[in-house]
Amino acid sequence: MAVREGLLSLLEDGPRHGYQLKTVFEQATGGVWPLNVGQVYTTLDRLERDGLVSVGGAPPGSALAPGQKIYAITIAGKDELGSWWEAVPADEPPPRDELMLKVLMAIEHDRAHALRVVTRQRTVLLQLLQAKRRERSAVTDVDGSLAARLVTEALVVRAEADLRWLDTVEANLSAKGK
Amino acid sequence: MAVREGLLSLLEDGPRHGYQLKTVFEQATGGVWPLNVGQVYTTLDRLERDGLVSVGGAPPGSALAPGQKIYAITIAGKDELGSWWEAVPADEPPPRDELMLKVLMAIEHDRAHALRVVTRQRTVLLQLLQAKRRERSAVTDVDGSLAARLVTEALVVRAEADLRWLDTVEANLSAKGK
DNA sequence: CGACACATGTAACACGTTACATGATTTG
DNA sequence: CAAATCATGTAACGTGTTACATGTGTCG
Repeated sequence: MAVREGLLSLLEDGPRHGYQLKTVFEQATGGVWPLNVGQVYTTLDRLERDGLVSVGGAPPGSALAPGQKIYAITIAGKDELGSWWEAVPADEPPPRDELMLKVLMAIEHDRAHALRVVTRQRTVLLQLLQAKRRERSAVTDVDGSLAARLVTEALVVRAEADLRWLDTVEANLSAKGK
Repeated sequence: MAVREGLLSLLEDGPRHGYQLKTVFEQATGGVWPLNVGQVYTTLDRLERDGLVSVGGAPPGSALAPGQKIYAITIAGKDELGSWWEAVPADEPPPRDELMLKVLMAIEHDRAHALRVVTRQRTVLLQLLQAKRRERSAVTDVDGSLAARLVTEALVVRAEADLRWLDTVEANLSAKGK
């Protein structure tokens, strides 16, 4: 439920056709989230099926229209969007995060193994973080869209959080482990 | 690709049957990640299809066996697991995160709207964070498994990161926005 | 003309998830 | 005995994702 709501929210600005949505979506996400056009159409089909968007043929006052369709958001769609803006990702059950799962499974397997996994993850994550930091400082406010900068920033902050968590895990393993 | 590798890694400790895996999985994740039994079987089917586990009939020296099957990890399975332990979640393209997407879409829509969304998200996230913190301090080292504690800790750290990011977003919106 | 962007769509598959059906075994 | 737990499985559906087929319009 991400692409779905994403497209829906783009349609709130006005009717669009499929290809346009792909373009706008990629712009809005700073070019870091490529979106396969095919997925746009399948998602739009599902949105139509659910009554959240309506499809129109050729645009009213337009001369150019090969087989073009125009999608517009419906009342029901706007309602659903409204809920989406309000909603906060539920944390019960907690999101299945790959790093978390990996560490937990490693612990279940054997503490020594877990320590190796944690160390390894931390090393690579740290490298990634430093790369992202360089990327961040390289992109001055001028070039690079606001979106691109925010995404980079988010990744940096997330990576920092993961590193901090890995430290906690290691502390727990070392303390209780002996 | 989370349940899949999770089950595989549980099988590294020795052959198990489906129901057992459900139980162990839930224990290993501190009881916070419920796993529908049905999914265990479908996932095991897929693992078998891919040659990562092999299925045996009744356990060799066991008298009890109604229709029980025993699943064991194969060489190929161990190889894949090895890669999994080493692997670090790719960040290109960056993971499609709901919060990120929501904020980016809000920005594309209209900056004032984006500010409202950010504020709203921060408020609720902060409440969640505080609840988690209380939960964390309530669970002393005695009760609550290591796994459960680590999950709570992870959620706290993640929430803090998200809040920090939301602050950055707001700063950017306020600055450039006028 | 040829390449490229625009534009639409289908088919196939992946994983995750839930609901449901079925039966054996254990335990109060 | 009745209820809970153990145990296996199927059917159906949801989203995400890729690969492929098809055609138009534009620009060098």
